[in-house]
Amino acid sequence: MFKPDKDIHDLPRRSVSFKAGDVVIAEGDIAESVYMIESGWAIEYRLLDDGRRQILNFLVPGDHIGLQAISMKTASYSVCVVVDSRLQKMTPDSFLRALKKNPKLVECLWHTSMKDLSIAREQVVRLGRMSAIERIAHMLLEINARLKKSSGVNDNYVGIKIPQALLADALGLSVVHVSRTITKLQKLGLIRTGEKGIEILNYNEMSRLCGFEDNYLMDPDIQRVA
Amino acid sequence: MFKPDKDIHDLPRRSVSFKAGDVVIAEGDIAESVYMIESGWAIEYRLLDDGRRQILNFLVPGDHIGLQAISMKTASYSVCVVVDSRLQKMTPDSFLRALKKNPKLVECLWHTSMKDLSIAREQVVRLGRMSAIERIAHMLLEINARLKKSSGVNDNYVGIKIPQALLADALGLSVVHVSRTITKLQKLGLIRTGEKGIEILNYNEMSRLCGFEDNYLMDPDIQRVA
DNA sequence: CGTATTCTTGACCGTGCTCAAGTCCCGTGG
DNA sequence: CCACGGGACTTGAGCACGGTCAAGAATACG
Repeated sequence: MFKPDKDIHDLPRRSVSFKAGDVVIAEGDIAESVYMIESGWAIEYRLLDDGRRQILNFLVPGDHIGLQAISMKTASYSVCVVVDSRLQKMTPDSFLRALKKNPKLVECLWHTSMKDLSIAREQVVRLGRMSAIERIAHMLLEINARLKKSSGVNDNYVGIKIPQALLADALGLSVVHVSRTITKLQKLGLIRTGEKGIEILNYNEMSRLCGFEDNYLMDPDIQRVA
Repeated sequence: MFKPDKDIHDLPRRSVSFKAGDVVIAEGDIAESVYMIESGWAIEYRLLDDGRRQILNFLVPGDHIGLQAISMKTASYSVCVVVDSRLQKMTPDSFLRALKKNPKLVECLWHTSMKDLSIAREQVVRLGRMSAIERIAHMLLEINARLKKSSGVNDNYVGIKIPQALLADALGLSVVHVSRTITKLQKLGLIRTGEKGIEILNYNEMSRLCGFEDNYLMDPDIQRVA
């Protein structure tokens, strides 16, 4: 089977370090480089005038940063790494040159964007029609699924330590309520929080609780267009 | 300037009629045709097991239906037309043939998808961090902006009659609360509801209320990659 | 060892939900 | 032409989910 990311991975790039909290792309920036996360993790977010923050997505190793900025004139949201991270940077020049030379690369980017779109839409469902406990369970299951794909390790463990303030801003909740709800999930025996992440103790019960199905994370059907 | 949709518009297609309420694509369907709305309008939505519905997006003339199904194996959401509508249908065969023959078309699709992604992300911000009145104001301004672009008519009028139940399911609110909030917007002198749509009486004040900026609806910067 | 950050817990409050009744409008059939 | 019925909207009353404020515990860090 055709490997979707193959062409993207052939691009010229170099590894760059970012410190926890560093902003990689800020809202309003004109398109700069495109990155791929090698290690660490990041968030995409938007800030409202009065300081409210909405996290749009968590980015884990293998995910791309700044793809949209290639297509739109300016970035409509910011991206920052949450922990010390290593990113693979593709310079805009080499990136655009490669795009022109290799039409298949554009196809690749399209598929990557489609997956992002699926993820964004699932986030809409979470925020619009799920209760607090469902939102948190669903989010944890999504991150677990995406980490599994990127690492290849098939456990029921969310191996990144996500501050509750970030979960709150991602899920449209207050920090206090996130704390209470996570406690509730623990008392239900569904998860266990630890030093380095969260363990999912009862995957089936957890999925049932929030109606989680991972098909929206499915790899694009490359063969259709390739 | 390069017209983004030019190539898409050159595809072979035929006009098809749908009656109000007809489902064009159902969740779980394997990719069928791709459509473009000629007249009328539609919604993209997901249903949860217990009947809750989340509307992901409103689709107006010029918007595409089923693009994502080309890339993913099955549709992860449904689309139905809300009023009697006319859609331009591209058969999957001719569509895929055209895709293979014309690499630029894929580029076009990518940009279209990027705009969808922008819209989905703005929907996330609405649901996650805006109050009921902000959500409604913001949604109305977005639809107004998109209708302006597709029709070319530059007025402050939302010329489609959106049932409040749909606004509720789009904005994560109850029908009752949508009713109350629209009443409030009218009492504030910001909008006026009518037979065939909603008039925006005070565009500036309305934008200020919800922090609406239309830059996320900006056309993709095609020249960058073309 | 002191300070800052994150998490927890309690008490109270408010936005928005639910339930319910009533109005308005329009299409349909008697 | 009017009676009926259904759908969309409105309005009121009470309630609940989740927010806010505040204080304290636990943890990390310089």
